[in-house]
Amino acid sequence: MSHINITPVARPTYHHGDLREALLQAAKALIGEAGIENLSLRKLAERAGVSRTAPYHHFSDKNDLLCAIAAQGFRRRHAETVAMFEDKTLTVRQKFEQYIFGYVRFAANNPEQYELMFGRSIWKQKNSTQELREVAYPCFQHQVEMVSSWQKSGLLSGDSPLRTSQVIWGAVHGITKLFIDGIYTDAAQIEEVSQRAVEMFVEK
Amino acid sequence: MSHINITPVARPTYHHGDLREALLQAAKALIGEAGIENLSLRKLAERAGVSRTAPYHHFSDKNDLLCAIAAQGFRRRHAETVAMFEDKTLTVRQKFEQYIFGYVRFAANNPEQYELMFGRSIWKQKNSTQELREVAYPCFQHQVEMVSSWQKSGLLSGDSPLRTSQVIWGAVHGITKLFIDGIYTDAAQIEEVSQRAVEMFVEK
DNA sequence: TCGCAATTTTGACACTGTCAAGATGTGTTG
DNA sequence: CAACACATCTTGACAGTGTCAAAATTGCGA
Repeated sequence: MSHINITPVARPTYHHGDLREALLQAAKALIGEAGIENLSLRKLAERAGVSRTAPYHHFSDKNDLLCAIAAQGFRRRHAETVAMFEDKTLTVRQKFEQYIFGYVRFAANNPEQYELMFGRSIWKQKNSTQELREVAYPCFQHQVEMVSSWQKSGLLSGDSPLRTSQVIWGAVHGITKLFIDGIYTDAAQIEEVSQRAVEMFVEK
Repeated sequence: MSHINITPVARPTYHHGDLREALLQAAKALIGEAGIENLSLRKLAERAGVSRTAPYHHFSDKNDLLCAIAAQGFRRRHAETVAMFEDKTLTVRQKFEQYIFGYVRFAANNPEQYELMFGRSIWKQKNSTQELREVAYPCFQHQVEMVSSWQKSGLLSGDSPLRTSQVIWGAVHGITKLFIDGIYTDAAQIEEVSQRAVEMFVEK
């Protein structure tokens, strides 16, 4: 008997049950449809079938909501990466390729969430929640560790894992953003550019 | 009897003279102080000492204003790059280094204008003005030409100038954005990362 | 059953972009 | 010089936004 309506979801009880999670899901759907800049808390509340200010009892403000979405993204991406890196059936070089392609693909499939995770909307204004920082930092750290291991195995050059990692991360981040932000207009090229990036970084 | 106020600049005549240019300057100042997302046309109008809707006689809407600022950035950057590339006192490798360092420095010195030029705010929503596209395209094109010449001279590997250029541009764009968007928090490292990028791309 | 705390709602405020209509200058033509 | 056309600027208005304060509603434990 519950949730039969279409646009605003019908809510049988006064208390929602798990409004927080419902808001997160609805928010992800809305930014997927119209982008972050077109997400309004009021439309979001309406979509969840709840009044304008209800979300404020689950998120201190709009920024808090956006940080929670970003945090979900970091958890998902981090799990993906760790699983790939520990896969014993892959060669060292395959892992590096998988890292590059997986990174770009993750961003291309979730462009709005990616913008929240690594974009100016949250970090530039120093608006990051503590929860977000705690889940993001291991993700950053893991990238340096992977690069360090690739250097030890001779796949990558140099001896400074941090600097090298910053360049490689910068490259995948930049390629990704130029595509998802609409500067590179032909999205079909993204795989070819990723391939070229692998070639240019790997030691011959 | 007319507009003797302080904060808004006093304007002796009813007609401003060159309100369009004054608005562009004031807008650049405002986004430099508080960021693009905190620029409002009303504050801008007040700063220029003019009523809320006056800007609409010089820009069709807010997006049009932002595109004009971005266009100025492209003209400035393009002139810089061309001058550097034609400088006969520089070696090939020095030119490549100057390109990387110049790019990153330009962005670091004008982060908000850079965001307008290459960020999602304008391009993602397909909001670019025709003027903007006309001034941006040669800028993109010139980067490919430079990479092509560096490949011919043996400084860079590979035979596809477009793909190689996309990777290199991606790298500088990504490094730049990770810094100016506040993910890399230690801005002092930006030169070291740029240096490492040069090393990793140049053929030994 | 009562009361308290969590949850949700209604009302309000300041701020935003932008449209329509009117006011005010400036330059041009008779 | 007068009158008109036009560019420019202003005032008024509207819908939409984030968020606070105060009131209402509900569920749970004593």
